[in-house]
Amino acid sequence: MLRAAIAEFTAKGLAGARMDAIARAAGVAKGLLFHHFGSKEGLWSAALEQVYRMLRAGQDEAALLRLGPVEGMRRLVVETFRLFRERPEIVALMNEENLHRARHLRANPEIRALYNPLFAAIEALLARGREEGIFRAEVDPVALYVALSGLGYFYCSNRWTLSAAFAGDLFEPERISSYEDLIGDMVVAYLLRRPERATDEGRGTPVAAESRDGKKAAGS
Amino acid sequence: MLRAAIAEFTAKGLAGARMDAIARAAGVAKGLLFHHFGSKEGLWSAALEQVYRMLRAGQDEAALLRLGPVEGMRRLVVETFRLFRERPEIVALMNEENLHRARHLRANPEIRALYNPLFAAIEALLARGREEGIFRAEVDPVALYVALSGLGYFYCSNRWTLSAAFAGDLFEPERISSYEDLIGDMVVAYLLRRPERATDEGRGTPVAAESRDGKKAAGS
DNA sequence: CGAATTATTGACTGATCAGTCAGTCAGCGC
DNA sequence: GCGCTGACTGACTGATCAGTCAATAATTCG
Repeated sequence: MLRAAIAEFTAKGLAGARMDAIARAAGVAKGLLFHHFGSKEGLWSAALEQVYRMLRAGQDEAALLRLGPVEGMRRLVVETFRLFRERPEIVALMNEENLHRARHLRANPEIRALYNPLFAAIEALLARGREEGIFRAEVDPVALYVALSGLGYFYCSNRWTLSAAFAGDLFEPERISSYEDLIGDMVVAYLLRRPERATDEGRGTPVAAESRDGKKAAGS
Repeated sequence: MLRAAIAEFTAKGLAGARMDAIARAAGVAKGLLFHHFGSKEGLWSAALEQVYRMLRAGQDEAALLRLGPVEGMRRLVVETFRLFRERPEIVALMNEENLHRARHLRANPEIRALYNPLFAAIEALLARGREEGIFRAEVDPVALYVALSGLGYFYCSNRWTLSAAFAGDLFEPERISSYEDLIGDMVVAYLLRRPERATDEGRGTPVAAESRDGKKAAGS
């Protein structure tokens, strides 16, 4: 029943989904859906919660901690990407929920707590990398998680428009694996402390180089 | 008329939007919408095309080329982020179009060509960085663009669920500006050639370090 | 001007769909 | 067996909504 709802919501969105279709797919009478979930929105909230649990269940923070900071972070990046790829319902329902400004999610206080162990693991990895002197100081774990998720999320959520705009299928295996390397490298490269900061100052480009407003001169 | 449609589609999605509401907001009779656009889907396609043009109009590739490779790429990252922030209709319509597997976008061959000048600029920046010996070799411009877009896109498209899950508003000015720095740094750090590749091999973590399958031992 | 074409309207329709309801059925304690 | 509770059904309804159409106003052009 919930499974059928998630499938229908994934394919059609909240407004596009039909209660009759969900009932038919689940092999029950439509009245039963209302009996259990009260309304279409009630069913949506239940489906959404299920999907969030699925997301968090797919992120194994204990495994991360068994790796070093560099490989642990890289693993988090590619595993998050894999999760979005293999569970399109996560991406689809999150997108739709954002259309509704997270109205249903905000009504569910349990979901926030789901993230605590993940952030504990991220902070631990960051702290370890810093102690070892290889990571830059002052990384905001929330912003880092948003960035790292976005790298995988966008690739999956915009699979179709990107494939249409750039020709070719983004989900060809080789393309996926080289993107996996790219985003892993990108996050790691950001985290690693670098000897000194490169920038464009006094560069050889023929055209005038108004070097942006001094920001970002010094790195960590 | 198109403006009213874009606003309604942004707020409600394709299935959730009401033709009556669009007509009312535009100050015309509903019949006129059908006269001009044929159907709801026709109106959607027109709105989508408009939004894509808006996206590309917001990316000033000429300005990029006037900067050096490092500052040019950083600028592209933060400008793309800014675009998604200030034009929520771009994010909303793209999301919805992906729900429909880009059916309407694929029917419009003009849109693909819109991207050519942007990719030319990206390739030029990458080539210049490579010539100067500061960028890594072999960067796929499409994958790089996907990654760099994703960093900004996710922050905006998932604004509400992220804010609900992590508490606090992601759109506070200071948060935005520090995220801007983060993603700019991240892309630049990825592109810059680094002296030698850091990894976790033979590290000091007490727990067993099965160092993943040899991949990513050497960098560029 | 006048004819043809195009823009625009408001009232209408047929289909669809969330939600209801009266009632059946299965299990369970007694 | 009996009374009760909760799962479950199928037929129904009222509202909503995409799309239609006949008629009118505006515009173009000979």
